[in-house]
Amino acid sequence: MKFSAPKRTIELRQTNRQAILRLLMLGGPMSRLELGQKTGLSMGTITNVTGPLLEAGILRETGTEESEGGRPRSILGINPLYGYLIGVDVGENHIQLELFNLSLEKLGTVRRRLHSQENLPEVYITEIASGLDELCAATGVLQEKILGMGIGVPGVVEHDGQVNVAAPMWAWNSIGFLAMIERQISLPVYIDNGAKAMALAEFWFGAGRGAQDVVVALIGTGIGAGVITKGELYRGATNSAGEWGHTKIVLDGRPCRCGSQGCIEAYAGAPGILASLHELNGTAMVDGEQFNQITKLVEDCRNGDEDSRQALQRTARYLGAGIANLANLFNPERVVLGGWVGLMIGETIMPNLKEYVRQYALPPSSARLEIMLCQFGQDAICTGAACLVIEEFLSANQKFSRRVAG
Amino acid sequence: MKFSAPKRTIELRQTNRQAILRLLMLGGPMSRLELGQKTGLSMGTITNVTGPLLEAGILRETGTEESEGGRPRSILGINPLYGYLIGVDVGENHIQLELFNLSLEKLGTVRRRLHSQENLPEVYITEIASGLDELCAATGVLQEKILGMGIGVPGVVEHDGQVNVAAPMWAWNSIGFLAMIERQISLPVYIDNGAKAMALAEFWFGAGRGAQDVVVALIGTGIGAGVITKGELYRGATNSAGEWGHTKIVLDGRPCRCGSQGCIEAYAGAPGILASLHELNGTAMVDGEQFNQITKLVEDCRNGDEDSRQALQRTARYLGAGIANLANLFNPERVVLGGWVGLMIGETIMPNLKEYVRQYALPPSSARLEIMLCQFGQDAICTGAACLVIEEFLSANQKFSRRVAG
DNA sequence: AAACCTTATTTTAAGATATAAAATAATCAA
DNA sequence: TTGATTATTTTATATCTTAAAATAAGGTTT
Repeated sequence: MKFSAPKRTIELRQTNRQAILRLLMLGGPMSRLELGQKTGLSMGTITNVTGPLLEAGILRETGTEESEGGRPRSILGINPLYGYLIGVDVGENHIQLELFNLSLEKLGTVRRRLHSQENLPEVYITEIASGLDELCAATGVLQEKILGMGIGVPGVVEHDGQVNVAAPMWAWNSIGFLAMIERQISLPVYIDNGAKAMALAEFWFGAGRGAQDVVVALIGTGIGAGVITKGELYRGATNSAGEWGHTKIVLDGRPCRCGSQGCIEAYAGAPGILASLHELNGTAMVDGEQFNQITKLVEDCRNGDEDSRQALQRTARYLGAGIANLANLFNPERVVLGGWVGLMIGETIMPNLKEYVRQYALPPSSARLEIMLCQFGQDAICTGAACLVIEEFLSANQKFSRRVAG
Repeated sequence: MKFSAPKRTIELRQTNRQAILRLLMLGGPMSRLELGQKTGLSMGTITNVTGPLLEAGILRETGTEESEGGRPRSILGINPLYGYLIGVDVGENHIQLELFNLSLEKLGTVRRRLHSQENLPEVYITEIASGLDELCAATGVLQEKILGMGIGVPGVVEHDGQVNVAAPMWAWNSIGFLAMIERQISLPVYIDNGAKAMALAEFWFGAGRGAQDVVVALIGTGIGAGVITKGELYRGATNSAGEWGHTKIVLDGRPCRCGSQGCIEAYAGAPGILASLHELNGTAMVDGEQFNQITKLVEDCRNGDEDSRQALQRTARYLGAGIANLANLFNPERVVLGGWVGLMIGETIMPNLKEYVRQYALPPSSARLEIMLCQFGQDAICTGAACLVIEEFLSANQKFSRRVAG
């Protein structure tokens, strides 16, 4: 999406082509007339831009629409069959691949559990490669038709000359993951932090739709955030912006697995929530499936268990403070709560959460702030990863044969 | 600076004119050749763009430069006499006005103390209006030659339909300050938060120069921040982004004057620092001149007083945690420390501060992070306020007579 | 001093783009 | 079939940028 301001006439065409493609991608099929109104471009320009895109097969006419009495409007839309996208969600103990068409319809899924022993990059890469083959075989989509693969990883993806991945819990320390995977897979690969990918998905097609400034909070075992400003992902200097999980909300507070203390992750991540519960009921922490434990916690709360209720209320308070900090600093118009923990506890804690955010954030930042749950569930990161490919597709300046009039 | 991507050919010229003016404003006078190299534009375009600007008197030729053997290069620069700028710093108990020429050279200053009783907007507006007259009289600059007045205020300036100012300590609650002052002063007025103004000054002409992603931390009685990304001020949805002062670093910690608890302002603002000192030496807080008390604290520390040393060390730790949070979330390449407290304690705490930031921030965000002191002292906010006017001046699409060749 | 060399800047000519207005296309209704 | 109406394309024109040619402004050589 990066695109320096056009200076030459030829760059105008690229800008306008992007605007039109983006509009059709996000706003669905529409007539040339509507494209003209929404982009502010003249009808002649719409014709000139869409013509070559139709010829190239990127757009297609999907039908017609009643006009106000005269010639009916023909409807243009992205051609879903022009190409396909792969989105990969690399999690702490699973990987998931999904295949989408250009309309971002999901055509297939492969999900595999991995164990924390297998945290070598090579293992992930092998699994991704074989998952890709499986996905193509199952759906009959040829690899040549795939425009690219996006990968969301649970770590910091540094853009710093080359692309490095830092994932402390795997002891990945600035690993050239992108370079490694490009040796195995003959597809354009784009890689980014999972929260950023998810933010993209929610912003384009989910709960963030229509807004321009959105923060997507990812609450799982770990915690992260993706920030969208002026309709674009906020990356910062080296793409490590939005690392909310290890910001301190209680200096000298609970120890965090990062080695520091008082991080929001230590309070509102899955282990943190369970820690709050065990503080309350006096029992010892149990190892094992966080997923089941959190599920049980929410269920117990619904059934009226006081300790569970309080554990969730505390979580709402910690999260409220953390989100208030985000609201003060980023001033979004909307905060979207996601991640598997977010999905699980979201509905239950939402009233409390909103109240705490109002209490902790400054009025100008919280007055109009909407807080809502994410719309993509398990697929959020895969979908977002596919969006990384779409971004590239939209901003790529493919060569188009010039339309010859007459 | 807001400028939607050019769509029509005529907008190309505006974009390129802006690029050239900005380059000359920030990078100083240079030859047409250099302008062409730095903007990537052809020499013909440089001629076409600069011609009308020279005719209009916005640019001027300031001399020549040795070429590499042939015709010498003539040097173009902003004409400082084309117009003047007023920057106003509205503080908690003073106002300061400065007059600049277009090269941002300071031509005059007026500073007045106000008392907290006089916190009605009308009082400020009257003082600003009379200060403006005084400044013009003292320097002999005609009001017609003033391009505009920028004002930095210690509160949230909401852009939400109209421009409102919220300054809790004055019980200003979304006051239409801009509309009020425009009735008194016949000059274009631009108003923004003081920290944002200061960030602009440091970014353009001070310690942030050359960087693209900078956070400027303003430490005074209160605390604020201005965030620059991709070379532009980060404003968020309603211009209240960067409200760092009341983000929580110690949930349930010290009470803050905002009514909440644990805000960084309660630890690292002037009263917070003094509170740390009194916690240490067991004496009671004294009302009165914070400025003198902080001065004494720093002096005592230099003279080896242990309580003072520890108070500053604690301050460095709180500030370090707060800046680490900013680094994790915004991932700037540089953090600039300013404000009167920042200036006063900055040098002393810097080594400690850097260490704490490294300790609390994630390595990808802190590894390349530079922390430095601001370069504008007392004048930072006035200078930044004047920059608000420059931004408007640069992006305004003045009509220029078309250059007629031959 | 005139001729020549070199580099900077301006002018010219060509190519690309956008828009407004005119022309054409596609539908419905009489 | 003819009109009426609205959508889309084509045409004509105005801008803009650039590359290349021309000119300007110095120094150096003869």
